[in-house]
Amino acid sequence: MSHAQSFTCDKCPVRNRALCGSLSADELKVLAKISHRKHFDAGQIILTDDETPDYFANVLSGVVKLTKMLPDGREQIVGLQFSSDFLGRPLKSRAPYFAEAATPVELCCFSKAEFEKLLVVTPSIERRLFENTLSELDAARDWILILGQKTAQEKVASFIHLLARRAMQSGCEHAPPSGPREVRFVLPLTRAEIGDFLGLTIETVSRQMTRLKSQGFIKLDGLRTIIVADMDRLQELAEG
Amino acid sequence: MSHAQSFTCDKCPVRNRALCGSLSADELKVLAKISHRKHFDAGQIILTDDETPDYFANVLSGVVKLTKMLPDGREQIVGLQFSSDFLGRPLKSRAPYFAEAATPVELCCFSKAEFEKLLVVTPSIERRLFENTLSELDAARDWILILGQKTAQEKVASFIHLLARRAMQSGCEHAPPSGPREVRFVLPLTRAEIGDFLGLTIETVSRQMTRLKSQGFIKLDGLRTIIVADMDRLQELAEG
DNA sequence: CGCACATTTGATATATGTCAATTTAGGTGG
DNA sequence: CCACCTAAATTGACATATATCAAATGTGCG
Repeated sequence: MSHAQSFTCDKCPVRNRALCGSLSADELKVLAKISHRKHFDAGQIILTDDETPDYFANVLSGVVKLTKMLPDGREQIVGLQFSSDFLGRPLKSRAPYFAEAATPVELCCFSKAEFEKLLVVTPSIERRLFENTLSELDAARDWILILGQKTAQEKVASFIHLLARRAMQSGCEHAPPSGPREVRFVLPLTRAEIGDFLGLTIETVSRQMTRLKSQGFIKLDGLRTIIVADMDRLQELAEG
Repeated sequence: MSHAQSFTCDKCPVRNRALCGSLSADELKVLAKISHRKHFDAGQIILTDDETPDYFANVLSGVVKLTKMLPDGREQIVGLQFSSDFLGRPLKSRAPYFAEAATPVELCCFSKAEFEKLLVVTPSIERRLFENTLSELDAARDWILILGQKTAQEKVASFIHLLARRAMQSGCEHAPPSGPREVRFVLPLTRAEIGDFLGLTIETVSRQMTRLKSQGFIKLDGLRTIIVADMDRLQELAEG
């Protein structure tokens, strides 16, 4: 059984990009032994801000949104975790936010206690987690700039650009480094969630999408699939 | 001379709160040997986003603002570093923002190369830096909530509450844990900078300050000194 | 095929931004 | 020590981007 698990790691879809990537074969075996998969449907709460989770996890597939709420119900998304991202907080017991599945989500979970044992003997994991955290901090600061200074159109353009960039990386690893090609991806969030992410209302998000479409920055295929014609042009728009 | 430096650490104003606090006497001696002080006047740039700094630092006194700019000049403060906070990024070469002295600033600097040597043999420092970074990430996410969802009045109230809380901690360590007492502190930022922090204009910040004053949430002594009568009441206002 | 829900579109309201004029504060030199 | 001078802050009148409220349309699922 433990062999089967280990085998699973070998063909894990996020093996290279996730923090397991910095583990030796032996360490991986330990981790595989304490790991198990968990599924969440879209909309399910993965963890709340008032309970201490007993596991950490890697996102295998799907998108997890981290949210905060004000007493009167206003909600803000403060982070998005995609496949290969790490979920949970080492060194701290509980997180000051909710984690909710924005799409169907598949997690690779390992018990907190066991993982912390592994941390002690494997500094490279802690190092990797530290690097992750620094990147998240950078991303958070980019969003602070977006929320504080950008117009609605720039916000929506920034958001689409972000997802398109992500889609490019994880989609076409073996694609030829060709010139400006179309980038096509499926929005993991509803308009309402995009609004919660950008500090805008549903209606404003919708209007800005329409505007981006009519200005030729994007095309839509159904409600959720977006095609970006020219990433550079979109980026220029997004950055004022 | 190195003895003098070591002696300086003993009476360092931020000794307990800064990351040096987790060092042994021996380790401290090493750090003291490679550290030196540096002064910046208000408004001086401490480091830019296009140069790799050759030192890390602790803030001894004053306030450092971390800022980002859009091509057309719009500016956003993405972080504030107060006394005892760490300045610089381990593991990454350059920061994606500017650091600027918001007030006169006194730094305790240590060369990057030497510090990284120390890191290798002293895991507790890296651990401490990691914890710092997690706290900064939490703070950044709180700001994302503020910027995305709060009204101008709530934003200004949140900002004042933040600074008042900070003033309480660092000011009255030996104060009796009395009931609701006035909190008095000096604003380290101009109205323009507060605007850059909150994603508001100078005028809106000013109007909201006036409003908070007339509603009895705060009193002003001169332009920069603020007295908060009731922290709890202010917090309620700040949190919607 | 039809239903429920998400999204778009429209009309209007409002919070915050913009532009302009005073007022105030606090440092400097007489 | 006082009066001036400059920069910061306040205040006012008006403009506008985005929110709000309401209806109509579209989409994808059962």
